[in-house]
Amino acid sequence: MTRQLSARLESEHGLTLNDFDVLAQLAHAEGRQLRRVDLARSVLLSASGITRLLDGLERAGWVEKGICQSDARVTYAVLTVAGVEKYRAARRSHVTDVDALFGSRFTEEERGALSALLLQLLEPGEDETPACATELG
Amino acid sequence: MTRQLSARLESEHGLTLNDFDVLAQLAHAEGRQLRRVDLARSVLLSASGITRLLDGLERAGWVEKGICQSDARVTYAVLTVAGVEKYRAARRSHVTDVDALFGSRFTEEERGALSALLLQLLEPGEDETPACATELG
DNA sequence: GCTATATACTTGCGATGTCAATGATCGTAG
DNA sequence: CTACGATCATTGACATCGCAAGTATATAGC
Repeated sequence: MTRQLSARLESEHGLTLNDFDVLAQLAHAEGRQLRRVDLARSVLLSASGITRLLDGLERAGWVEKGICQSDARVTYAVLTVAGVEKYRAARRSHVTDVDALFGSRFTEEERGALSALLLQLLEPGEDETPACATELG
Repeated sequence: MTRQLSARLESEHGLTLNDFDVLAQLAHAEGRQLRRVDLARSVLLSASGITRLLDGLERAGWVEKGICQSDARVTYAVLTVAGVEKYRAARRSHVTDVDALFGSRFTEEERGALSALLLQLLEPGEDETPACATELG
């Protein structure tokens, strides 16, 4: 299903699933910008992965770099006007595709239950660190 | 979480998550062997992905090729004795790791509910083709 | 003020996945 | 029995991702 959604997004809008995810995160963020580290965490990519992904989005003109006044180490990823447009266009067809795959398989109630269960995976583990940073053993 | 489990399996046993998945499928298969196409489908990989993955397992001596009497096109992937041993060893620590990540987040009942919901994704879609082959739109 | 440690980001490299093209074999229709 | 389309497997070209290492900046301790 991931491959299908990815192929669709790719052929219709020239975006990978991760590209779209990043655009979505930025579109909903305060000031349409996010630190690259935070972005990496929220789309489950490594720091280097974000650098390369944003390279592409910057070349396309959908994202640009922004500096941070208080900390010269950080660079913001900022959604451009063109980026907002791109996101809106891609979002329309993408939610349709997701609905076609998930909507037909689950009732409204089941979707709610599944969502709640999966959300538990994002909660901090027993050692109080975020799930994606939890050490095993 | 995928990265964690993968890293663990890699460092402890020299296996990727897909390697382990293939070993598991073969270990539970009739005669410890499977056609490469079927194997590809069950671990959600492409045909070429399976070829390259099995190359590695064959070099390690855990899997070997088997011919098919009735159809010369197909090659079986057969688990060797060493492969069975490898699987048993890896399985022990892997289920422990999975338990550590999922067990602490869900109750017995929640695990059952989550499992049932996710299983629905594998069922045939409305057009009667398997989920992973369903065409969108 | 200076050194030590931590964090943000980038880059080189290796591993792994997909796609497209190819070769071999099978089933079947004429 | 031959030709054609479908299926199984492999290979090469290409893209993506993560880790490790390197650079720059920030923060804390002396």
